[in-house]
Amino acid sequence: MTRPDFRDDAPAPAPRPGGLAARALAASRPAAYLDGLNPEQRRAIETLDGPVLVLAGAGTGKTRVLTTRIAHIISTGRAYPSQILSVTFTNKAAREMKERIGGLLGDVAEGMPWLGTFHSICTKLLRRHAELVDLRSDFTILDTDDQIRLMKQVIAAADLDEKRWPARQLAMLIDSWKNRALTPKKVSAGEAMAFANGHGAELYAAYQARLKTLNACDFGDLLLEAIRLFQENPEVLAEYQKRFRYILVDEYQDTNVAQYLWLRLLAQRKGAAAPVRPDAITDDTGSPRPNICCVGDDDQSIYGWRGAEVDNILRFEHDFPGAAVIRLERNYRSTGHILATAAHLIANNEGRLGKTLFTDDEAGEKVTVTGAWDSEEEARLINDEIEAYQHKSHRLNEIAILVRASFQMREFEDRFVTTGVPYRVIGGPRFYERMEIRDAMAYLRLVNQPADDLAFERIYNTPKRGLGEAALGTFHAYARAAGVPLLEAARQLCQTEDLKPKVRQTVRDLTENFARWRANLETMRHTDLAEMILEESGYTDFWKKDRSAEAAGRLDNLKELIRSMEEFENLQGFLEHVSLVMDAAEGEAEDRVTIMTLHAAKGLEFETVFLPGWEEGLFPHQRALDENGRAGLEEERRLAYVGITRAKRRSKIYFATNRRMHGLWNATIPSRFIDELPEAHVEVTEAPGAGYGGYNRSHGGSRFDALQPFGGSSYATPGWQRAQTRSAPGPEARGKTGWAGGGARSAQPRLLEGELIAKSTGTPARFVAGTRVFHIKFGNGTVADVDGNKLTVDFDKAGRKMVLESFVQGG
DNA sequence: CGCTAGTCGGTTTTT
DNA sequence: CCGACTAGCG
Repeated sequence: MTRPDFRDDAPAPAPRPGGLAARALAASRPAAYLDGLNPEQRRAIETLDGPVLVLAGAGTGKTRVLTTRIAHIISTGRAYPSQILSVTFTNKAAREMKERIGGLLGDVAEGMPWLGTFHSICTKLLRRHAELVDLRSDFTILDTDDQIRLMKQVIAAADLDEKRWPARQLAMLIDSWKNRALTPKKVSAGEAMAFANGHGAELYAAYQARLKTLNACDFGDLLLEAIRLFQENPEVLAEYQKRFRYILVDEYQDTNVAQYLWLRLLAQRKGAAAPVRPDAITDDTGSPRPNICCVGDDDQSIYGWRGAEVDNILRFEHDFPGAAVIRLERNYRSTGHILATAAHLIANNEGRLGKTLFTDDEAGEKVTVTGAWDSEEEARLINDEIEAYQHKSHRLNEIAILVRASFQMREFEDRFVTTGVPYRVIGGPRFYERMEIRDAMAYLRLVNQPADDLAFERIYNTPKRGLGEAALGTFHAYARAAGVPLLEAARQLCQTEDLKPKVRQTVRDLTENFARWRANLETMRHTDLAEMILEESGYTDFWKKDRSAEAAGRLDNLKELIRSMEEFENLQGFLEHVSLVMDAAEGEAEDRVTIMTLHAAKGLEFETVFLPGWEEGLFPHQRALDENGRAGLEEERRLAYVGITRAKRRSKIYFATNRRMHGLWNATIPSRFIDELPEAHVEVTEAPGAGYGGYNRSHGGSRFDALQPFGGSSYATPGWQRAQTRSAPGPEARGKTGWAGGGARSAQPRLLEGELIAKSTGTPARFVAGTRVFHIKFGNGTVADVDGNKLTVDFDKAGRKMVLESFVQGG
């Protein structure tokens, strides 16, 4: 959060980049780290000149390629560690890479100053050149909470109704603009309309101005300001273009527009790049082609909703002409049936670069599909299966339940609590996002940086000390008038008569506390100081007095916070770390089943993977379909692909016929993704439990007929249409129409499904302009316009509204 | 200013 | 059905 680190890229002491002789030697006797690589991996590592795109399918050794490539660059003397830019998305990935490079090369990896997340690398750049982007090098990095608080102020300052225009929404909007590298000026009028009747861009500009006054950046700014730094200061850009002889990017399919632009700036090589040092050994013949290597998998792009552009990876060859494209298709993780199933499923997506995973491993167990009567039975079946594995001495750490939405987790937790199966849930609020940790952090931030107004606002009345909106208003007014930060304003106000005596005393105590704590900053050990602050502020007492169930846990967390500070030399170091690395290492010591979302599971692997909740509406999620049409569906399908490919030996899919959602029970139908699985590699198992007699398995035809909860109908209704029908309100309507798929689907499922999917974003035949419709909330009306699944309807009572097609019934 | 009864909404998540 | 957030009172 604060002090810059200028010592980051001291040249690596060893090994000295090898001379020609050393390289010749390396060529004649391949280095040990190249042993055991397959030809494609080897090509991905040894193709060092020019742009390279490595399409690394699930389980094909992606991290190994990345880390070995770096080791190779270093040990062949092509670059010092400090001349390699290597970006990841998560701190976890960065950590893992550092460890593995260390394993390959020994302690040289210590000298990889430019291996990190996009955000941490941008932070480093900005701290160095802060003055060029109107910041001071000790600028603060805001978290989401601070962001919202600031946004609220901006909205209030613009005299807008906070109810009508929630700060959260503006924050999301600005975030999405920043993801696309849109500065306030570049936001189009149409986009700006999305908030406060066209004031969106103005508010955005006002927010940015506030950030500058606060000497602060939000996460999006780290990227954007770094881009601005480069664009406005070509000499700075040139310095880094020269420095970074090699660029590596992990998970390229997840990059957003801003990250792409940032990379492109750095990768530009205008004309011949002169050797950085006279003794540098390089193949660089003056070619302007950048040595950028992006590794990713378009089939695992599941973050479109937060700004990732699959297009970046699809367009790579166009962006970097002459790029080598290397496909890693040999899978080292899963057995044959699992891979074949995943491949068949993902083949339903269009617009992919195309890869087919294969393995030399055995076929193994087939992927299973199991139906349950309801979500409770689903949990019971999975629990029982896990207990059976437990008795066969399977390790619980090698078993995971991967859900689409976190509300599904609860059912499993409930079940495991009663049966005593140990489990762990990944996700939920992370350590540094917990309220008590954020509060404590705000105290520390304010001691470290008395001008941190957002930290002040967070804790001036936490714990409760009788200061409210009124007091804060006084602080603000004074601060603005005097041009001082809030804490200083509060201190000075104690000298005046502006505060009521009682309030004045409280404020005086508070400001004096901060002065005292700050005086101890240099002398005391930072952990002791932190303990003292939490004690003297009354914060720990506040939780000790709290009798609620979670109070004890919160106190534990505070202790843990102090403990984690020990690893840092001082408070500044700790705060900087926390603002960027929001995760805390978690213990994996005990043997437990893991429950997590599919998103969280990307990059992980387990022997056995349970995939519950494969039902239309839940997976694919209705909202993904409604809001993003076919693109949304394809992303859901990639998510399914990610899920199946997490398994080393067993992938087990489940669906329930009834699921409770927001309190009430809904009849559901199996996911279209189940229809898309290849028959030869999938085994449909019957629920051994009772209470699942709803399916008629007596007739021949598609095995999936047995999975249909309802009998035949006059027309074959494919998955997406069933989903549409399902959303129509009223169980009676459903009962009459029925959703049976019928055997037609299994004949040529993909083609059929493909056609119908294509139609799903087009105009549904159900409604045309002029049709009379009924909406459960707005009543009767006439369709005025149709746009995909969105209807503009003139309601008799409610007026003109945009509604989703699935929420109205034909009149 | 702080508590409590009502309303509203309810994928996915990193930095 | 549950939790997060707000209006309105003590």
